[in-house]
Amino acid sequence: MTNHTKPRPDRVKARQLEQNRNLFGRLSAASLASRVQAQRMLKSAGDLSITEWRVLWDLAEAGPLTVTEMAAIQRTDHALISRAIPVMVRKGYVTTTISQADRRASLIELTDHGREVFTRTSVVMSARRAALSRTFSEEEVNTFIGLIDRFEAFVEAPLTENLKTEATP
Amino acid sequence: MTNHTKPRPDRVKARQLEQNRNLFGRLSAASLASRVQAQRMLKSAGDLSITEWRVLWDLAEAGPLTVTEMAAIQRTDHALISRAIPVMVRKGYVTTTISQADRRASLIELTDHGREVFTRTSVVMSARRAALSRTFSEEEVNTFIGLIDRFEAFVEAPLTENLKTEATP
DNA sequence: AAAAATTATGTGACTTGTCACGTAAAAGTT
DNA sequence: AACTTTTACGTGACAAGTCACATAATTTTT
Repeated sequence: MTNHTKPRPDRVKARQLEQNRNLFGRLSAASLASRVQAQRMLKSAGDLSITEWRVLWDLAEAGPLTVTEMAAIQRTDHALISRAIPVMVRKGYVTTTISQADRRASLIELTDHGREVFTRTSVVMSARRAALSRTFSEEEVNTFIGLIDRFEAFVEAPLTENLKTEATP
Repeated sequence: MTNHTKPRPDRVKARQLEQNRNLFGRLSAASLASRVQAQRMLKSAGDLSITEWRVLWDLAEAGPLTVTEMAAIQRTDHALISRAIPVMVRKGYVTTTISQADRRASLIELTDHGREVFTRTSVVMSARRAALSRTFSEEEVNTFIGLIDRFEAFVEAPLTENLKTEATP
């Protein structure tokens, strides 16, 4: 069983080189590393979770908002936001009221305290975005976004559509 | 409080358009959608988790391997793999032995049954990769990987390095 | 040779996410 | 108007991930 055509280090290295070109794995790892960066930065500015930061940011930019609206803006699931809201209400960052326009909907709004927390935290988070802007040109961002759009279209297509040419060998 | 400069739908739409160009959010959403696609495909082929599939694939391609080697190949944390191994041993997919070369290390190896499960599952997973290859040219993949490399370098840089120009207004 | 530092792996606690479901409200259809 | 379908959100269960830590083994330093 220890009798292989390549010694271990070469097999492992070869496998790694191969996986370096696996877009699925690469995107996953990059995204998770990005999450860790965000968490560290949020930690350095206070104690907000990523979801809490996103809620504050959306409300500051476009509030008041419903859970569904924020989920759409953030491209996340409403369940995550629903879970964060009571915590943020207790911390005094936001208030929630029943929307008069649609009584199923909760309307979430920044408090003065929430606005302060947003302002303080946005120092480090906008610095993050500014630093990224110095890394990629406008054109490179456009290219990147375009590629991501197409990747997303691929992974979100119905299952059979992705395999359809398998039926045509 | 309902008195705003833009009506709600316009504010929400504007906020969404803005976030469409946020690389952090876009990568996260694309990666998570990719994960859902993988999970669905694995479900359609059997009942492997993503980590289990990755372990089988690595072992089939380059096994036997240690936990750390697989974590490096997959760009994931050893903890995830450590957790999956006992489950996979119980399911009969892999065996684990203490490495003679380093008695701290566990050497993980495919069983015949594991090889079968790999083979059956790889039908749908390689179809997935083939379908993605029809979506992006070789050159586009190179561009994509290059952009991801640079993004990863950015998010993995030490915190102060990313904010350094903040001290130079 | 002994001590100190580093490394491999397993484990627990926690975060971020998905999915399924339930309830109530709204929208659509008959 | 009554019925049916869809939608908003809250909640529970679970998956994939990170981090901290512990233990044992190995490597490096003294």
